[in-house]
Amino acid sequence: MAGDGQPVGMSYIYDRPGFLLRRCHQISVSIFRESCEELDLTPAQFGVLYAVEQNPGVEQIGVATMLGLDRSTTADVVDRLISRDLARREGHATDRRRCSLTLTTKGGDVLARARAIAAEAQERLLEPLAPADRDQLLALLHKLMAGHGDGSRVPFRPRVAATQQGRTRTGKTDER
Amino acid sequence: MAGDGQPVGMSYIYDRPGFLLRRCHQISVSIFRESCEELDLTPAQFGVLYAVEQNPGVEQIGVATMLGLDRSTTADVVDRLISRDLARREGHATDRRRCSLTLTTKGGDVLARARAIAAEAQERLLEPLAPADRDQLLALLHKLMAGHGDGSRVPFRPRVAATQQGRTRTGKTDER
DNA sequence: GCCGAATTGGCAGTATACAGACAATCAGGC
DNA sequence: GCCTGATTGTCTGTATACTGCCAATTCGGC
Repeated sequence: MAGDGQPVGMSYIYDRPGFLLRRCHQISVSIFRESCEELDLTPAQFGVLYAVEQNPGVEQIGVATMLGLDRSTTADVVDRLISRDLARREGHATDRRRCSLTLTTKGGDVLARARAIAAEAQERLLEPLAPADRDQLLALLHKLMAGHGDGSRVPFRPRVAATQQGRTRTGKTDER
Repeated sequence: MAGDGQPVGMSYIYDRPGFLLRRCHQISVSIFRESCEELDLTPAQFGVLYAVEQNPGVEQIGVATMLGLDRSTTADVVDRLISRDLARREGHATDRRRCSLTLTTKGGDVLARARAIAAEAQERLLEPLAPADRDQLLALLHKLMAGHGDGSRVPFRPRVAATQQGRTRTGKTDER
């Protein structure tokens, strides 16, 4: 659509990838929050809960790099989780700069319930697309993301989880 | 990455469309702001400047629906543009609830310069994708967006510009 | 042991982005 | 004219999300 060559018009904006990404992200967040209303969980909080569950004792910087978030943002989200008794922040055993994060029992319960809701929200989000289109979209977004590995203060560095991010006694520096 | 079928791990998150959209949007904003550093323009400010230029005298609610923004967000962005003398807010001729927005000369100049920068930023964003992939991605995002027409307080309602939403306007397709 | 660099977490400031509530205003029905 | 409902803009509060800056701490080189 909007494949015209007209010099002006809002279609100039509507066809910009940045606009489309903003709008689709906006829709995605909106659907997630609506679906998760009973749990009062945001997408970011869900992501942090998940990352901490998969990597108990992880530090904030680890969560940040796993999710591609800034340290400040991560600290904010963690603060909110702690104030709601969903997570815990404890001093690290050997490095007093760090804090080890773990889920509380309540946090684990909320996360478990959130998974089903997240799956439903995902289905609602992708509902306008045929199965083949969905795969295609995810593949393209993946490709775009992978093509921009770095650039921010906390560059995104995917982890396969369960391996913690090194340091802590193992002597492994992880995929640095 | 993460093409496995393992039951757990961060790949669960990395393959979620919501996560991918967030990350790609984050990259898009980051690239735009970096490119636009000299003008100190954000993507939202660029969008509002553009919408006002295309629809001189438009009200805030019109800008909001054209860009799919909340009224509060729009007011914030407009405030910043006004404080930098890029836009003007004037009382509406016949409806005292409304404010007519127009660009200042400086605002028009900044927008003109921003267009070239935005084009460059867009090229950088899409650089990891082949031309065919780019078209495909835009088409899929468009489709996804179109499939979720409503739902928010200020539902997104695309305009082809120059049509304003009623009153006080003729079909003037100006400038450039 | 000491010093400088790097790391981690925190804080302030700024910018989207939304929901909820509110006042002013306008439009339609009577 | 008057009342009701809708519209517009604003304000408050909350939640991402980032940049800069800072203190505490750790680590490497000497």
